[in-house]
Amino acid sequence: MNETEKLELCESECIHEDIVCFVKAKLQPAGDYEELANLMKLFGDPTRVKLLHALEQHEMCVCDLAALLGVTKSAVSHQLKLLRMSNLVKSRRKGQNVFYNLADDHVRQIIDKGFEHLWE
Amino acid sequence: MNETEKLELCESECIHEDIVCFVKAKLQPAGDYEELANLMKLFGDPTRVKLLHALEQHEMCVCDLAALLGVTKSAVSHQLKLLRMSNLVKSRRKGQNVFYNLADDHVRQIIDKGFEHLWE
DNA sequence: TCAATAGTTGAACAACTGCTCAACTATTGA
DNA sequence: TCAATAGTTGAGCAGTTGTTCAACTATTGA
Repeated sequence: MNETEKLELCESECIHEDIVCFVKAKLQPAGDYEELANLMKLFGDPTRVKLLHALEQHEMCVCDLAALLGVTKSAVSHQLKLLRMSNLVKSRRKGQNVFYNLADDHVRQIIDKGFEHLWE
Repeated sequence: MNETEKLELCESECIHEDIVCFVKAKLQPAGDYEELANLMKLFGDPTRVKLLHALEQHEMCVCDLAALLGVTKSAVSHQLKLLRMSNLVKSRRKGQNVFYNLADDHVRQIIDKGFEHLWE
């Protein structure tokens, strides 16, 4: 890559153009960061992250989760809907109850890494 | 644990008291989820998570980051302050520039797990 | 069939958040 | 010493978010 091409890729005001170009080439498309932020946002609320950590221990219905967290069923249901839409939990109905589970192991891993950062 | 003790630990409206008690015993103190949520919230904004992923590639000054992300230096500086206060990045001044780095490897790991969830 | 309970949903409101703007400090080179 | 540039900061505003409330659907047991 020659100097002209580098300049085209970089903004006008950057100080260290070579480094900015190097990093720019390694970044993901902008949409990926939007998606990643939307995913991580789901872990960024105490009620939701507690819901997820609880479901890490055992599947539960909405009533159980509401009792465990000390919030209304409505609040739990609203949050579970968000988590379901983002593929973090899955649900199955059994009679009057709807049981919720973690959708995959990434949830556990992300929470673990988060706690590691806080504790170490 | 006898039935009376179980009942004391569980809320009144829960359906499956044994499971709720089992899970309640495994949860962290409430404050831990507050802290975890506050940490994860930092990954929950496109500008910040892009900042972090950029710093994963190479240390950079505020000007470079602003140019790379296409936002003002002020906006970058505000976000970097939050990241610094939560120990996700560290800074060092060299002349007129302040260079930012990731503070530890947890940042990288959390971002990686997030992308894994989206891509797999 | 109907009452009771589980769960979902949309609107509304208060609290929070990220950016902008303007003013400020810090450092350097002339 | 001073102008230029890097970076920080606080206030203010618009957009977002989490909860509550009330109304709704779904399932079951009598």
